[in-house]
This record gives sequence, C-alpha cells and structure tokens, in this order.
Amino acid sequence: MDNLKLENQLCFPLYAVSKEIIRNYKPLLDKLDLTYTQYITMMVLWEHNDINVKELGEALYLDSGTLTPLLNKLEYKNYITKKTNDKDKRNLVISITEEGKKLKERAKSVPTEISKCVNLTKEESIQLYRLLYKMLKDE
Amino acid sequence: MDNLKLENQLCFPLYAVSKEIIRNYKPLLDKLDLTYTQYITMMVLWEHNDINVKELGEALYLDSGTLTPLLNKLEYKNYITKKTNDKDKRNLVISITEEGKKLKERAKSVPTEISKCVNLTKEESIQLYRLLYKMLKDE
DNA sequence: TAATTTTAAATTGTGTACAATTTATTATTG
DNA sequence: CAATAATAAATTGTACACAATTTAAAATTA
Repeated sequence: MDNLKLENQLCFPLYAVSKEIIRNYKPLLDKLDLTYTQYITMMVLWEHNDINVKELGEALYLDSGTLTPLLNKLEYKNYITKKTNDKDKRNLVISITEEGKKLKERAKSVPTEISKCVNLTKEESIQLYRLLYKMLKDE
Repeated sequence: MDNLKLENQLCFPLYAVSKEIIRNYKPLLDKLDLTYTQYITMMVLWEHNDINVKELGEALYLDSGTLTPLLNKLEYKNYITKKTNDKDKRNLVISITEEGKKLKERAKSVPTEISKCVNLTKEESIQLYRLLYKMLKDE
C-alpha cells in the first residue's frame, strides 16, 4: 500500500469536508453579513457577552494575527465593542453589542439548515463528533 | 439545548482538527520546502505524473484561483512543469519533474510521523475515514 | 526598586481559499 | 460559415491563517 496516496490520508478528507461544509454556510451567513470565522466568533460572544482576545483565541484555535483584523471588522459592523482591561492594560476585552445580540435571533435557523446538507445519520453524527473531540482534546 | 453553542456544532471541530493536524505537518514539510496544499498537490502528481488544472482541482477540491499561484510556486521550485495541451489550448497540463519525483522518497516518512500525533485507535481511524468520505461523496 | 523576563495584542509577511470577472479557446447552433 | 454559447485558466478582490517579530504592560528577580 502506498502511504503517499491522497486517498490513504486521514487529514485530506478532514480538510476537504471542513471546507465544503463552510462553503455551504456561505449563502446563509451572507444574509447576516458574516463570514464563517466571524460567525463562530459571534457564537462565543452569544454565549459569553464579554471575553478577551486570548480566551477567544483559545476557544476558536486562532491567534491574534487572525483575530485582530477580524475583530476590527465586527467592530465596524457594530456587532462588538473593544475596551482595554483597566486591571491589566495588556488585555483587550471584547463585548457584544445590542445589535450583536439581535443577530442571534436571525442566526437561529442556520444550524438546522446546515445539518440538512450533512448526509449522516444521527448516530453517525454523534460518532463523528466524539472522534473529532477526542482528537482535539490533546492538540 | 442551544443550537448556537459552539460546542454543539459539527463543523467547528472539523475545521479546528483539520487546522491542528495541518499545523503538525508544518515542521515535516518545511524540510521539503512545501506547504500543506503544495504537499497534497505533489501527492496527486506522484500518482499521475501528468494532469491538467481542472482535474487537479477536482481531486483537491480547489479552484484555479488557488491553484494558479500555487502551481507557479511549484514550477519555480522545479518540482513541476507547465505546458498547454496542443489538442485543446484551454487546457494546461502539469507534469512532475525528476526533482519532483525525487521528493517522494524524502516525503516517505511524513504519513507515519503524522499518524503518531493522531491519538485514535486503528478502528477509530477507519471509522472516521469512512464517515468523512461518506460526507465528501455528495458535496 | 531597577533590570529582566513574561505576557497579550498588534504588526508584518507569506500563502492559501474562494467568489466573481475576464480572457482565450473550442464547441454548438442558426 | 458566422454568431453564440460553453469551457478552462488567469485575474481581481476580500478574508482568513499562521509564523515571526514588535510593542506595551505587568510580573519576577537580582
């Protein structure tokens, strides 16, 4: 067996499936004026309201090089505000705005719509979820 | 249950795991002067020797907007050559060079090294592989 | 406390990714 | 055969993604 055949890799289908699903998000997220990365950022904020860039990066597996420009865009759209922490001025606190909170209502249908284009049974989805989080845990 | 919680999504761990694994590739691929995308492109060429951009894009789920600049870089590194098809001048045929073929030998150990940082049992890997290709099939 | 180290975010530079458009070429149709 | 449509790749523009460096601030240590 050839180890260097594309079809024998595990990473390639991960990479390809991830991109294909994100492509499916596009028409849905366009309506909310969000990219996929902006959408998962808003998800964290819908849950936490306030969070600093470091914690956000840990939640999303992204660094400041990606987050800084992305947060500037979300600020420009009035979905978030930024404020340096008075206790520690190295920390930048991101807060969701009222407009950002309202967006959650409009995003409500997105997960259901996306799950429609994933052709896995409920059991398979659970299985996949478990495997992925097992991998993610010690990265 | 909150549909819009990050941890309830299936796409997010796909996206995160894919990126984390690709990050693990980096030190190995640096030695070969390849990025991950360039690596999977070379994989296709190690199998086929000659292929046009369209077919390459179908194999990798990438379009010409991504492939054109990437192929320019592989050409500059002397791993591939480009030639327009005489039968149909719209087609650009990509061919692997001798140096590109030699690279395969040096890449031999990469898949084994990568599999070491995937903490799944053999059975789990097979399961994951099956689920991913099921999803990929009708995208 | 002054010097050093560590930390958090911003910046810089390279390389994808992809939608949309353009260009060149080939195939189809009136 | 000429006009039109379709196709393949290149180009354009926007948005990540991340390694490496820089900057500013806080923590540690001599």
